[in-house]
Amino acid sequence: MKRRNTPTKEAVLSVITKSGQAMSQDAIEGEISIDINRATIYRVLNRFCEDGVLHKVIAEDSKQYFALCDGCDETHQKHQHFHFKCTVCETLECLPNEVNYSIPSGYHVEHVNCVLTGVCKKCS
Amino acid sequence: MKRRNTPTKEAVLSVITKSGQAMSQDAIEGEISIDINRATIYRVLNRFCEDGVLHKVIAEDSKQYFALCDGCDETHQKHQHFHFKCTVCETLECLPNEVNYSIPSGYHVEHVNCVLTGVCKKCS
DNA sequence: GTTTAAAAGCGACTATGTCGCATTACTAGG
DNA sequence: CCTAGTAATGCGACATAGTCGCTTTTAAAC
Ligand SMILES: [Mn+2]
Ligand SMILES: [Mn+2]
Ligand SMILES: [Zn+2]
Ligand SMILES: [Zn+2]
Repeated sequence: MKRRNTPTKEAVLSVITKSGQAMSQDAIEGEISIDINRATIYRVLNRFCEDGVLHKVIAEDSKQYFALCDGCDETHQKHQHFHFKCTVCETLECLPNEVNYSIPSGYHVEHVNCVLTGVCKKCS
Repeated sequence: MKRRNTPTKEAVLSVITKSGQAMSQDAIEGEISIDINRATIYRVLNRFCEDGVLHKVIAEDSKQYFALCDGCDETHQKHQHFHFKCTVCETLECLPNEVNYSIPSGYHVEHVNCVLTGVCKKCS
């Protein structure tokens, strides 16, 4: 199961990196120069998530958005920060603000998905 | 646009109330005694959301879950509490714990969607 | 260069949710 | 109680997101 370097992987990662935001599959396909199959894009994205390169966020539009992991090793950080989805420019970004939650005892949290929706700084 | 009372509305609300949890369309359809069209169930649910009877949560499975609003009038409370989705029993419940977020200035938040995923108290 | 297995392409498929339109059935007014 | 008006339902079609199996291609190890 060793990863290989492919033009597809590089292209996908480059588009996300340049955007500076979280991106959905269709946004990536739209921005990318070469033609990549939809299923392939999803497979590339999911592999990046497995490898701790990207993390996945579910927004209120029920779509998956993929964002760069910023200095988090898989085992420790769980991407417990807020995300912001702007209804005007449609972008989704990672916020620096951490999610601090407390839950009743007996519950075991494995993933956190917190998305705030509204109007972003630029669009205000 | 005045609402009417129909058997469908009552049946849907009754199923959700009895369950004590947030429910998806397919779960509702499965639990309900009478036969109701899928599109109709969604329309009923969305009307309840407009009327402040239910609120909608997007879980990590990208599905919509609908939960009873507990003493919140539409204008004030924004359902800013955490939700918990159990990966074992597949249920999604509203937690009493409030979401306290701080975001960079310039951002205007309209909706909050926070879901914790893991194993619930019962399934632990 | 050969080998081999990971990755890509393609098509089909599932699932969720929405929409338009014809039909049904609440409910208010008489 | 009847009737008219319109909200709500059923049905079918549709859109979109995401996945899967299978074949072909290709990275990279030897
Ligand atoms: Mn993030
Ligand atoms: Mn809730
Ligand atoms: Zn914006
Ligand atoms: Zn459970």
